[in-house]
Amino acid sequence: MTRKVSSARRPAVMADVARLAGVSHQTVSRVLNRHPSVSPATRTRVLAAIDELDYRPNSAARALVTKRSKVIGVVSFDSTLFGPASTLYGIEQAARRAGYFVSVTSVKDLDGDDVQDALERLTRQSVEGVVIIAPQQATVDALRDAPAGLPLVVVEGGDGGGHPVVCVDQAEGARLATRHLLNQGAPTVWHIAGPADWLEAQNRVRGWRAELRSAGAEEPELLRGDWSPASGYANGQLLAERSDVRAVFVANDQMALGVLRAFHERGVRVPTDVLVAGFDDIPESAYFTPPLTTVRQDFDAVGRRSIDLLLHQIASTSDPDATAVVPPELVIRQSTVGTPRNRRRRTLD
Amino acid sequence: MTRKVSSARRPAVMADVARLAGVSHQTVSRVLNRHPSVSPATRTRVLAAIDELDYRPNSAARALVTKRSKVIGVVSFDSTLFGPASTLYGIEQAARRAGYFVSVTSVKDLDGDDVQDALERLTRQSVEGVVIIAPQQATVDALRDAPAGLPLVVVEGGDGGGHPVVCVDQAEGARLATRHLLNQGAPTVWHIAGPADWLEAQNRVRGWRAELRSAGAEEPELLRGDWSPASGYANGQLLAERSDVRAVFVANDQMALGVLRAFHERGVRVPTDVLVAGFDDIPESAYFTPPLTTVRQDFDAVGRRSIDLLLHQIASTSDPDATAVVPPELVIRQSTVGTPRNRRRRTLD
DNA sequence: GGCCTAGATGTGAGCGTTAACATTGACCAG
DNA sequence: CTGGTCAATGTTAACGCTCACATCTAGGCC
Repeated sequence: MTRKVSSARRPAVMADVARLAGVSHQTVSRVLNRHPSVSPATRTRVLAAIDELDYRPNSAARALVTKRSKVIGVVSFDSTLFGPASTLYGIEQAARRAGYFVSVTSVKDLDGDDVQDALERLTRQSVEGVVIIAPQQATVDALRDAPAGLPLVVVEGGDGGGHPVVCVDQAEGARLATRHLLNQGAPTVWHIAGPADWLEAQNRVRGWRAELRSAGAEEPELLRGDWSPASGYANGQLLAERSDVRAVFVANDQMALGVLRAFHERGVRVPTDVLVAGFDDIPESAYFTPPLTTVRQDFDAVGRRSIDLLLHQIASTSDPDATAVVPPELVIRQSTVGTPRNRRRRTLD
Repeated sequence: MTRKVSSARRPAVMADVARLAGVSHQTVSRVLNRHPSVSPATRTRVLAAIDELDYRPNSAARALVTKRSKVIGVVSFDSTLFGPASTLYGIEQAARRAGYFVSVTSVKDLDGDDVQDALERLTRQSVEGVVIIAPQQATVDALRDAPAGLPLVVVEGGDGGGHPVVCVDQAEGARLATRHLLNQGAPTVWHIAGPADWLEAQNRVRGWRAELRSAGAEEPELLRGDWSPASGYANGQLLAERSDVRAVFVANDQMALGVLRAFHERGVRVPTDVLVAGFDDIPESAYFTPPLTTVRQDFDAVGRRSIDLLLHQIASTSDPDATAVVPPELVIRQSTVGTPRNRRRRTLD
């Protein structure tokens, strides 16, 4: 393990190693690529030379000749949000295990041009494939004219626009939450949805509707937010006014936080007066006032499955049009314990 | 703009473009690299051919000959946290503007081996430089035997171990928060610090101490957390027991959330009984109960400055040993408005 | 009109690796 | 003992690009 403090000399190349080990450069290459027919003695000698010279294979040269860059691209958007950030993390872990590097590029706008541009950039970089986090329909649409022949996997992307999709079963998560609220004794469940153009928001609405219907519960007016605590707060203020609200299923934890705050300010007690459930299980949720019941998404699994599908696609040119669905999990906390009692001041009866 | 639907043929190379445009490959290269001495007519013809063939330069071939990969590496850790995620985002934006790609790799463990391994991997990938988010001293130490000659910028890395550093002025942020609490009338300020091995935690403690000293306030016992809401909660419970606590400066917003929750449960009112300030300004902070006064860090600027420093280092081999300090900003919200009144039950007077 | 200059273009040689195809022995069966 | 097989190694030719240099115009000037 003698690591020469790299002198000011140019980095060693394969030929240098070959010379030092007294073999041909091809033999060095064989050692590097674990080719079977290299004698143990030679292998040892080569490895020693590699170590001695602190040799590192040149990835560009290798990529040039093999036409495999060992890089996959990830197109994300505002990766500051918990979901995308976690997914990116999962993807990176899985890619590394498979011996791939990850080149990220974030887009500001999820529709059209930015996405096209990102794909174009990654293609130029010769990525072997791309995972795109496409939570809006517009993003998926932009994929229709993606560079042909580029292996592509879409995360949370509806029908995927003809590409394999990996997603958490949003509708199922919504059903879990809604059912839980109904089971706690709520006559019906209100829903504060995410933006209409978000696929996740759409599917959560679907699941909520389906569960209400199959429980024979009346469907209240749908409320809309934009994922932000602010919008949850605004909608929470509206709900606080209504004495007939006993349970609210909020499309994400951040909005739920706003709702909790609005309720708190208006003196609406959670869970005594109203039950509240969220979606995502961000790290903070367990410490909201009260701790929030929510639906956990296994982003790690999403990342893993994405890479699985992508590598499969890279290996066999066939496009399996596969879809991987990751099941969600309901996490029950204090915000939904107990049956919601009547509100202190009922204005409508 | 005729984009040939890439037939099943192999992708076009420079020679194909040259042939179609009736020029030499070198002229195509000149057009691509904006070399001045190409006649407008030729340039047009070449561009048309490029478009016609849907030609994309092969980055590996280019990298092989120029020895410049146009890729920079980023070593992050648990990039799910708000700070690292935001910094990564800022870095990516800035890198893209400079025409660079970003290859991320997250490490689980911030000390030693994992970091070494990450740097090794990135080096093998021939990145031109690396930005490492190194919030612990151990991470910085691991940098001492980083591959020599690899341009490196350390984010939040103390002295940087001999490398340029970009950081937010943590101590100043802590002073701002502490001073604000004192100005609101608190006799002194308690502090719940982050883990002792985190540089940011250390510097926030320093700033807090310095400000207390210069205000002549007595320094209370230091409390320790681990950044999690849980640890904030635990420390909050301790503080709730003490009637002499009037103001708490918590080292991050997540712990502050736990503190708020503990206070709420014990009937300690914020800000009526105790003032609470956090650090980070995560998106949720404005919607805590009550909205949290906190110190905002401009992660975008951190990302930008990192890339600046890194590119500078790549360009001129000289290591400027520069340090970029990004100023923090105090964001005042309800959790610290008004003078903390006496606690309901004062035991000590 | 010849010569010099500079702009516009072409030619050839690598960059460092892997793939494909030799080549060399050693060993074994007939 | 001779031909064949196979393991271990070497040789040569790409891969697709840029760099350094060569070449060829067309002007400008004495």
